[in-house]
Amino acid sequence: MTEVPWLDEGEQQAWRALMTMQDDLAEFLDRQIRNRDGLSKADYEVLAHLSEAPGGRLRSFRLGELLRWEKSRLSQHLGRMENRGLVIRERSLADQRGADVTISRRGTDLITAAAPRHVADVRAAFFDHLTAAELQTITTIAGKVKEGLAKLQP
Amino acid sequence: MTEVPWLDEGEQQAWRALMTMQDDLAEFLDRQIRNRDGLSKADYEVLAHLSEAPGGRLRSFRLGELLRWEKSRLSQHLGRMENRGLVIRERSLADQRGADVTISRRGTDLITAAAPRHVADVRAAFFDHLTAAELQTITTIAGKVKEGLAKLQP
DNA sequence: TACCGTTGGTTGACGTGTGAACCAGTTGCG
DNA sequence: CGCAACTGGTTCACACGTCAACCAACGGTA
Repeated sequence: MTEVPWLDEGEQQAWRALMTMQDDLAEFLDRQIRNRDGLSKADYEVLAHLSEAPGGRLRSFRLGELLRWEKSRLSQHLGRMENRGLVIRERSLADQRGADVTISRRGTDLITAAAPRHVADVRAAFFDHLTAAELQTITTIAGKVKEGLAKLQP
Repeated sequence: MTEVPWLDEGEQQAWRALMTMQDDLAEFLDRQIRNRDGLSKADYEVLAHLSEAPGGRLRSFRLGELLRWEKSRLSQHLGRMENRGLVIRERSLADQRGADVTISRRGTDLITAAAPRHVADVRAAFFDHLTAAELQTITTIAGKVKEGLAKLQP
């Protein structure tokens, strides 16, 4: 470990800082949603996508694309959310293989209450600390990294 | 959802970019370690800390501090790692409550092989795309966000 | 010295994520 | 038309994370 070519001082510092920022941020936001709104981050994202879709309804595989989730994960999670009355699943009429997922009244109420509070948290935890230039830099970096990763995994 | 005060265009773009960069990066690095070295990210981090400690040995609670893990998580994970022969646990002589965790020969071999490849991945996926100024900005932002979070949760 | 609060760790129950196997419906092609 | 390949989903087994309850050892104070 100690004898391998490692990152230099500045790189190591930046990497650690980024990783812990990421952890802390995710943990804070998850906990807020969970404790205040009774939703996991996963629940929140499912409901957010559904509530933005026309009629609060999406084909299951389309939802999976938007969330970038494995299909088994989506299936398991929707099953749990259905049991809790947050969404309704029914076989699609257009394609008998598929399923339509619809947000329930209860799901709508929950996401409606949770969303503005979540946005406020994101502001308080992140954007309030950033200058416009820093914001721009973040976007630039993220774009480059994402592009690079796409090339690394063909 | 659509009628609540939301983030502005630039903020939304930055936030999405940061979140997906984070997801992609984590997923790429995890998958590399898992497929190539047969270790989860959690395994890797435990072994990395142990291998850097004198004698490859740490008190369990100290390891927990370094990893910032809940104690139950640490206990469960060390149990699994012990079953796989990666670490050895024994009651501490100094304090009969505590446990000493020692990296095994097998654990040492694995982390020794995995570490340089992981560093190379981090470079390829992240640092190779960044200027010195961007690196500096990252560190600055992460510091400010971390500080802000500390104030938000007293 | 005896007791009580604290500390270090383990356990059990449960929610969550992944990969592989599987299944039914659909599509393409001879 | 008939059948193989593909698609959309589910299920199973397992790894992982969190919380709450628990337990034994330690440490300070009456």
